[in-house]
Amino acid sequence: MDKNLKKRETMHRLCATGLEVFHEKGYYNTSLDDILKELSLSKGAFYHHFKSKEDYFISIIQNLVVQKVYALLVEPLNTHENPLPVILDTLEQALEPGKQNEMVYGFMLNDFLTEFNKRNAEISSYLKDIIKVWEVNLVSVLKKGKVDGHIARHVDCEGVASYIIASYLGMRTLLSENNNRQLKYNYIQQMKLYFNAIVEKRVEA
Amino acid sequence: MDKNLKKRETMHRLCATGLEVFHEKGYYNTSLDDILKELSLSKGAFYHHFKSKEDYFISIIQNLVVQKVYALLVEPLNTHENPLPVILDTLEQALEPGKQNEMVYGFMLNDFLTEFNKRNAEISSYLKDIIKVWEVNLVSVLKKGKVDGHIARHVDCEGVASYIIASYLGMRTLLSENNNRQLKYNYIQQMKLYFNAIVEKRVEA
DNA sequence: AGACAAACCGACCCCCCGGTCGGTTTAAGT
DNA sequence: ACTTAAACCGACCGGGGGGTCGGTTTGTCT
Repeated sequence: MDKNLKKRETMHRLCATGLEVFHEKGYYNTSLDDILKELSLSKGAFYHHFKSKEDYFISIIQNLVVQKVYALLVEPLNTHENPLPVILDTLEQALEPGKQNEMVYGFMLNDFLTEFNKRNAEISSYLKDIIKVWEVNLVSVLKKGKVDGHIARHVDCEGVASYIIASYLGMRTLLSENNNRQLKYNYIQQMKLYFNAIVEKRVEA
Repeated sequence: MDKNLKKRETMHRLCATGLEVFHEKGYYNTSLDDILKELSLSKGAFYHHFKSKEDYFISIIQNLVVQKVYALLVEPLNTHENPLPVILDTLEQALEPGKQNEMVYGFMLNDFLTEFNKRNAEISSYLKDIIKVWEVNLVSVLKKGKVDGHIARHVDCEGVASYIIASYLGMRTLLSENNNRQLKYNYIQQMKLYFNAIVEKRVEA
């Protein structure tokens, strides 16, 4: 097989499995051997591709986590419809438990954020960046919604965006404790109530 | 000094400092020596009082964390007023950064929940119990609010309660990344908007 | 075919950390 | 004063995990 391809494939396998295991058991609670055993790879192979466990995890964040957050939570926002239902959809999608064995990558942000907070500043900052991107995109789509007459003019878009993020992260904590469809349904319902409080009312008057 | 008193004092010092350090650095990332050094105590002293690190942490939860959550988030709910502003107050209090060196115990639930989730079932269950107590009390006070005509009849109290908890936990993640008064203020404002959507409107009509 | 380097192997190092244990200090009871 | 046990000490053990390194295999280029 092509050497270059081989390298990329191995690195990709390492990252994909690493993300799964880190998310499952936590970064500090996962040893490299845990991951290596699962892939039948050796320490030597690992350190040939990555210079440290930390470097490895940063790769995972930048290659996989960023990508998944974009796909699940950012790109779907780019429509020209009323943003509120669209946001609701992305949240619902991102809280959906994985179909069969597929992982739910949107789920993991909260876990990693809390695990690295105050313990590894560098990794924390990469994670914060992801949240920031999400936030910025939420704000921009909310502001457009205001211009388009879907959202009331008095609404503080930054406030709404961080509130959405907070409720999502927190719901993720609750759901991972107790993966409960009822809980998720309730969350979406309450989110709808909240959104009702910020829509532009003049249309229906 | 009285032997019995000495024992209680040492155990209390261990628990108090342990809570601080565990919260600061995380349970798995804190060694017993970290705590012992801070108190100038020995391994022997520690294992005279606790049978393991896990047992120790459970003591901390049951003595200190439970107590603080009660004091901050549960007991203040027992008034006869409109529950919504009262809940808002407790949330605001619980998000308040510590005055001087005093710790903010309400802050730590989210961190511990995520750290132990799927990694230590026993400790997880103790933490979940605390959340459950909070939830039950929220539901009960919301239902009373319905009876007293402060909350609209169509409202799903369980849904509201878990939504409040989720948003609180998530906001805690965001705040610990970036302790920002503006963020906290925004959260309270959005919470008010949300509460407006569930109040009983007939009074003002 | 031979050379060369990338990919990989796995034994090993070393430190950290939870837990142990025999010994010492301290205080209460008689 | 003597005994007894609780409180405490700190050296030590053993396993785990991040990281190293000399060596082996595998693919590529000439």
